[in-house]
Amino acid sequence: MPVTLKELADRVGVHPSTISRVANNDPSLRISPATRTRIESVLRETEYRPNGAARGLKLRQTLALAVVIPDVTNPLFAALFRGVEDGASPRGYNVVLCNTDGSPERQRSHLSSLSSGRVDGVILASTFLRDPSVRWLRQQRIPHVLVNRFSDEGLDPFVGSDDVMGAKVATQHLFDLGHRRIAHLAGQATVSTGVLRRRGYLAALAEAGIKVDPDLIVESGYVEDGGIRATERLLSMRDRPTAIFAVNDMAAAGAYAAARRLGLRIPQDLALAGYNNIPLASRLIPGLTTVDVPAHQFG
Amino acid sequence: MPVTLKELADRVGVHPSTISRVANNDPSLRISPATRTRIESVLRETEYRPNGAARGLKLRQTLALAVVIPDVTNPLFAALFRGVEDGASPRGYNVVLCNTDGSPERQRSHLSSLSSGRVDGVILASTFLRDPSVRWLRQQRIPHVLVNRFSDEGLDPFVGSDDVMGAKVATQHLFDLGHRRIAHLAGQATVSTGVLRRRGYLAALAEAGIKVDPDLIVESGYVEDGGIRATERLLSMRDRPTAIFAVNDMAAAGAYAAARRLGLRIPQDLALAGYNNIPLASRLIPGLTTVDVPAHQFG
DNA sequence: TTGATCTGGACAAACGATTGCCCTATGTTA
DNA sequence: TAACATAGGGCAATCGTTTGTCCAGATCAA
Repeated sequence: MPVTLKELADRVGVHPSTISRVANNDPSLRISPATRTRIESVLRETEYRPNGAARGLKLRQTLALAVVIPDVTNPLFAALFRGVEDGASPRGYNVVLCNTDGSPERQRSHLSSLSSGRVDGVILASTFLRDPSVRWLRQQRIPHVLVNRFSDEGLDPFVGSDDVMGAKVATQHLFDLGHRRIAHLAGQATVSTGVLRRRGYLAALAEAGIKVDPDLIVESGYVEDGGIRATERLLSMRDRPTAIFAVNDMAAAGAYAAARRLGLRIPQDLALAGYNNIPLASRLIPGLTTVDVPAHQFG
Repeated sequence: MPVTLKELADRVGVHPSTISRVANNDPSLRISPATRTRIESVLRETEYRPNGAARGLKLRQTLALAVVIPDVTNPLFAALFRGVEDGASPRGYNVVLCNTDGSPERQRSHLSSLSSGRVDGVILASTFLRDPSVRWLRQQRIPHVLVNRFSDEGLDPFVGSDDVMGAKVATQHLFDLGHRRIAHLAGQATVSTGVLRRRGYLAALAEAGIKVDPDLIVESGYVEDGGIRATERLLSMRDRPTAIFAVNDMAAAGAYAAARRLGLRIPQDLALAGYNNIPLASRLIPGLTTVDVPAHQFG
């Protein structure tokens, strides 16, 4: 049980409010140097910290932020979180981390548990296109910023990369390497990055004058497992692709695993490009590298 | 601005306390079915959530936990965090994540910021041997449990693996593969896993009748970078080792990178063993796999 | 000597939710 | 019909901080 203002006040022989003012360095406080010194020393001695709940109640701010992501286990999001925390900690903020596993359900439940004024703001990276949760955030007037993926374009603060451009460059890179049958491990059509990166992929093909083969676009989602399954399908075709552009590095890693399992060499037999430049990628592939720049924009 | 009890009370025409009792399902409340129904419907309609700060103030519990780790970016700790969150969320707890980067300084500062009753308990995985922070937690009577690493043996609840045994088995494995010059990328002597795994390594050598060569034990710490540097040193020796047991998988990954850079093949030219079985490991090595069992023990 | 001004703090009202205790109408029983 | 019980909620204190306002004594000018 930490010390309270009142206890300190009794100890020093002044009113709690006086202690509070000294602790908060209230400029409107006129106080004798002697008293101030005594209070300060007791403050240090007891390592007084104002009770967070009481402070939050009075000040209506919790000094806490929430980061909502699909999964910390994905290095991209781990890095994103680090960025946020590195920005928040020095400012005295704590960061609550919530994993949704891509489930709107879990996202809902996290947000609702956060909504009781438990955090001052939410950083959301797990959103869908036209996501009710995001509407709800707006409507509750809970400060929020979308990262990486957005929901209803333009309606919320958003930070992320240019997915169309990134995907286009990646695909072009494969083209420049001489590939003509380039497949795409796609993200869900309900997620902005999925739609946008697919668009980039298509744009690159169009620009290169390659006719799109719908069979070469397989939805893998953003996880390794999906990448494996999708790649297995692609590689079992008669006219298999020679290169794959994956919607993200996790899917690319899956592609890598699936290809290896079939005895293919990377990149000789199958070229791979990913997205996000997570550390793992450097061990695998000439993977496209788009580093997200999250972190230090919110303060 | 979320609704408050008082607002609801005005709306329904009863006293705030009555709303509170209905919301909390207070069994001591006797109320007419009609009133109860009205209250419940307003409760649902407004999606009322009791203010966390006020509730925390009165009830002295925040429904929040903190997890303090060196770095989420390390898959081991990311997994550990997931374990905690998966256990905590369903019980209505939020989890605050703090990264220390192995700095006692940052750890101190995180803990102190958490100490103002911001969390109900702390899960600490970044501790040192005889860590002042841990003493402080004890002394402040803040509920805590140490994970993976411990501090003062036996004084705190601890969950982790048998590091000595794990390291011994890993080293023996290398021995069984025919290796006789087995090096060790060691953790700091200030960290329990460092000391214990080194002890396991030594025990395995002793049992195998191999004389210890102090030059083969190099401190790498727990990060890839340290692993790289340490391995470079090992491999530049005249009588270089043929196998390396690394204190964790990150260091092992560093060893892998360093060895590849020198044109060595793994495991033909250099055998590697790591510790923790992070996903990355499966791509690299016959790495020892000790999965931590954190997560679901704290509730 | 009398106001007027300062000094150095004290007071008390919030902030929302929780909870032990109390109060007022109706029945009920003797 | 008086004493009592029960149903249905209301009251108010409390948690620990913050802050606008107020006040008593000392000092100072006139």
